[in-house]
Amino acid sequence: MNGNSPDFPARLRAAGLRPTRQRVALARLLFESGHRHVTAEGLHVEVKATRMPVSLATVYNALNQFRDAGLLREVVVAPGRSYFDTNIGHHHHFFIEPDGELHDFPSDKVTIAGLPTPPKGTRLSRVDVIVRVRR
Amino acid sequence: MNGNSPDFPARLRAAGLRPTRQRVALARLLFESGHRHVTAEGLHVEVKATRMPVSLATVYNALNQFRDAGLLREVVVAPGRSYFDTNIGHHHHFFIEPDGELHDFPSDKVTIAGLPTPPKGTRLSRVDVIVRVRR
DNA sequence: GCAGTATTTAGAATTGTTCTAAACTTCTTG
DNA sequence: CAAGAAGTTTAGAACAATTCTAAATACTGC
Repeated sequence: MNGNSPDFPARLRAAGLRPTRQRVALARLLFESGHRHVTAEGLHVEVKATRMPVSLATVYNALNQFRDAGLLREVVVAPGRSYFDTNIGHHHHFFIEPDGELHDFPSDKVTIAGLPTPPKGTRLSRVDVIVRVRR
Repeated sequence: MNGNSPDFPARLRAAGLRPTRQRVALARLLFESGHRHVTAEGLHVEVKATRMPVSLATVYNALNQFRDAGLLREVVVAPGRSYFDTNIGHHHHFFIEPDGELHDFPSDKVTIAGLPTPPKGTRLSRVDVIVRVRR
């Protein structure tokens, strides 16, 4: 469906991570169905409901490792809370202010012109566009 | 220089805030010289070096009130740390990843085309563009 | 299977921020 | 300009999100 093999142990190994039971359980929750935005707390609640519960520390570890391995992208939209996005393709975000909901939109149609060149001695890493909306 | 009156008590009153000694001291640090990006901790260190030190709680209170009053803008770039920007005009940000430095750039020249329309029932609040760069 | 290394865990520690209740300013109004 | 009312400040406790610690456990290659 999403072009990713459902063989999570293999996917983890390919990313340089040992396919432990906990990491496989988390990967399943994250990547099995379409794209998702999760917080550590939220994912921990989900995985606790599973036959294979995982400690909160491990959820944090796994999210950070998945991000470092390029399997996830971290999105910072609100102070004091990190979202992890399973969509690692080019795209931007809607952030619905009052309730903290986050939605992707593709960057295909979006063009940004006139950006200044990066300060001397730095090179571009990524351009984040966050469209904040209110009800 | 920046078009703002240096009469901080009056400016605070105009924003609906009592010009207490502490708020005036903070306003002076924030608005007296050009635009700045500060964190609560950083501003607290600065004001402690003053003849009129202010508690950390008051720094947090003041930053939140100044933001609510439209004197400051909060910028969310990194998890677990809030920056406040004294530049409230239209502009975007460079974020230098390793060291957490933040720089403004004007939005005059920047054009963003092809943004999708906000989800039904919401209206646009603001578009943040963060250009992340690495050394 | 066995060693050897990586990972998990519960709980403590850390960090950034907000809350609390008492003391102190500022404002209003006479 | 005194007095009361209302808003602020403060130190310290409380809180929330995240990271660390050290001991127990699971994966891996041989």
